[in-house]
Amino acid sequence: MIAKVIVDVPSRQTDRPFDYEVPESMSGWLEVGSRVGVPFGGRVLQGFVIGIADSASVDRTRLKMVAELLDPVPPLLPDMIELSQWMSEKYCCSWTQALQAMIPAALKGKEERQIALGDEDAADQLPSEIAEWIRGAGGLVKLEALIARYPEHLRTVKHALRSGALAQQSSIKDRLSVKKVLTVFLPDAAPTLEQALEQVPARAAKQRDALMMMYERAEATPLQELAQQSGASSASIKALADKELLVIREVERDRDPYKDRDFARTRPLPLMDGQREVFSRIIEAMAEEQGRTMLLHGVTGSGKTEVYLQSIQYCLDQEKQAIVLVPEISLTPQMVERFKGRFGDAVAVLHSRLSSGERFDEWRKIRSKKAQVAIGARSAIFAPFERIGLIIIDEEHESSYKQEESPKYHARDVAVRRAKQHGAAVVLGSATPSLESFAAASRSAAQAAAGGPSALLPMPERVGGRPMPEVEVVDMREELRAGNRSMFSRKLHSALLERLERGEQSVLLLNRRGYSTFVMCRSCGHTATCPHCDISLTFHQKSRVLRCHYCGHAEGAPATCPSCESEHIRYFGTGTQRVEEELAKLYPGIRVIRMDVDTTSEKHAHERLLKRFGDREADVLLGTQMVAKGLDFPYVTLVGVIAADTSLHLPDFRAAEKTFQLLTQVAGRAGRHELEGEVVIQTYTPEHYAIETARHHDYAAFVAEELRHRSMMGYPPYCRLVLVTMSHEQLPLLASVGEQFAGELRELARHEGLLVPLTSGMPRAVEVLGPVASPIARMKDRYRFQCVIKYRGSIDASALVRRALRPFTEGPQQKGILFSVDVDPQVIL
DNA sequence: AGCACGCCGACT
DNA sequence: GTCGGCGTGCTC
Repeated sequence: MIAKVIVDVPSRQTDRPFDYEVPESMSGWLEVGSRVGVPFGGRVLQGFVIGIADSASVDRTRLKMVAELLDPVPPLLPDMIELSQWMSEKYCCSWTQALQAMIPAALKGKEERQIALGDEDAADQLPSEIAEWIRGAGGLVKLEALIARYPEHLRTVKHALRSGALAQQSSIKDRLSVKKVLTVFLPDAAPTLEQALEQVPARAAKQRDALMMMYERAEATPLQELAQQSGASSASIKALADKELLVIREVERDRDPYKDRDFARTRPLPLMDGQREVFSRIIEAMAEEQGRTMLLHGVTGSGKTEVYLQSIQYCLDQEKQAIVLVPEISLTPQMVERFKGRFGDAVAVLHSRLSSGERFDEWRKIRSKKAQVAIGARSAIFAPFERIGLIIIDEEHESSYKQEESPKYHARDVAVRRAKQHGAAVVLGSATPSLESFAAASRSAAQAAAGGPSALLPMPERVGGRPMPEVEVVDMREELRAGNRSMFSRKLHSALLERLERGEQSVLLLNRRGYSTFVMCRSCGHTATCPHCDISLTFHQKSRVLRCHYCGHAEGAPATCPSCESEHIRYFGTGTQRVEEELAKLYPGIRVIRMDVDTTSEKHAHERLLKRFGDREADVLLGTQMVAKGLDFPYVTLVGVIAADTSLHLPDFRAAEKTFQLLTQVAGRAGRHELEGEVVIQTYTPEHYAIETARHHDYAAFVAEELRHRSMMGYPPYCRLVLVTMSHEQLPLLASVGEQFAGELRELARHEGLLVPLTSGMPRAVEVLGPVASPIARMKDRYRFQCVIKYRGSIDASALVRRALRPFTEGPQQKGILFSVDVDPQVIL
């Protein structure tokens, strides 16, 4: 039996299967999807079995044996192997990177080398202290430990390894520790309580208490818990174990982070007409099993979640599993509660704030079929279910569904692909769908006119018929003209005052995209920049340090300008800090909760702050984008946007879309309950269509206008993009390689008859832009150039890029040039 | 990615 | 003469 293995080396040269002989002892266990340890070029590496064959593709004598099988159950399912191959092709990443992205980080094994003394006489070659130390440690030590202890003998040790005086054996060790808990049991043949108590001294009251509690419970109890609840020390419980009245054993424990919480079970709510229509269409799609994708366009507060819940229930009734993706930031306890409340323990929650061990436990609940619903951020799309019936992507327009590191996948696209494999239905939900999804759904809606099913599911009404909140746009230029130089317009100011008087709450959003915390000399205009990157340094108030976001460079904040020695150096704190200060000045005694990267960096800080706001411990919730998402507080009746246009004029083709989405989302936070809501948007460009349409809650009008712009400029959804970034320390070399690469691309495209401007209206066309210097032209002392490839959707641009890269990544030429490929990038600037 | 193999300068 | 520099090239 031959195993085809992808080894864990993320280089292009090794990015293909290698054959290994499977030892007899593993043959019953090793499967496609197994994780193994294999000898590879003089060391042992982790690898994934992606196929099993009878014969090898190389000479049998060259084959090595699989060294170890790392898990009792394969962590990957066969469909995921196929999916990973598709990912590696589509996103131009190595196969092993794609595979690795699918399993919890805890399962990333690393080689651990152990050293033992070799044959007797050879050991004499070693310094005696080393030999003795190894013997003292039980004969087996870690190589790293040996070197750390005797760095002066590094050479001797290397020698000894070669000569055989030291023997080496490697194996793969996971980074994971399954948490073990000391647990107390009653013995198998337990005496009655009375009999047992006879054996406990009368004056050992604590022991008696603990023993009685155990008999009362009659079930295994963690030692800590028993000690705490009975008031006995762990020593007295151990004393009971010594008398064999109790048994203490180590037990693997699932670290269920939601274990101590009770989730009140909820029942399905009656659906409104609009909801029912959408629900039945989702069910149809599930029954069809064609892997259909639908766009659920529902205004904020239209009751999407209830539709999700009932669709999932239907899915479970069919004995299929469901995946729910939500943006990281909306995965709040509130959100989890709604799902746990309906489906209880069948829900596994995958959340980046969990420790890697906790994440692994939740993942195991899925793999072992204890959970049928997975809810989580981006990577939950890889939940190892065997029969997926439904994939829901909530807030599908969110850019956090795109992974920014390799593999640079988009969860939405992976979902569509995975759904095709399983015949599952995909529901993309949003109040402000991305233009890509909207265009795709409209295309199929056009087909629907010809009799097919439509992929566009509209839910234009709010639950309970509540009106959309009134939105007022304030022109800040007018304010300035009227002599108001504060960051609050008169309108927002009076609205805030009103809320304070009425004891209602307000949410203030500071659009921080395009805002930054930088340092500038007001005398000469000097800004502090990173010596290794072309980027401004960020000022950190707490530590009074200037730091680079990209390379981590840090320096002390100067008191005078390093350029002109003026003392008029100004530290621009985070925008939210400034707003907070201003609020305190204007409204003495106001209680503000500030939510930004500074205040939410701690674990669970985000949830804690929201809970405090929900408990009405503050009058104002002030924050960046994160306050726009999914919050639902009954006493919030005012939403204010301090500066709507900071994100509008970024040189990014999605700037208008992002702004519209943000304004619409945040406006939806007001007046979700009995109290009526009011929204105040401050801007310097009230006439801009993104603001104008957001004000009227008019998605259709926004899309029409935005599509016109995109079409004119040749941007998605009228084409797709690939961004290729190259970097090197030497600018001239980089520039020349950039030209060569772009030339190679154009050559390949021309050869296929594709090199046609997109504006020409040809259905199949490719356009290569650049190379030009990247927006951040230097990072970590490396210069950066980029090419943008625009192409029509029917073309396999990834394949084109991979072919164009070949001369640069294979063979001995131009080493040191790093290429990074981003397919469907979120920002190209 | 590592690690081995391999061909040239500064040390015991 | 050897140790070790890191330049190519392979890893089932």
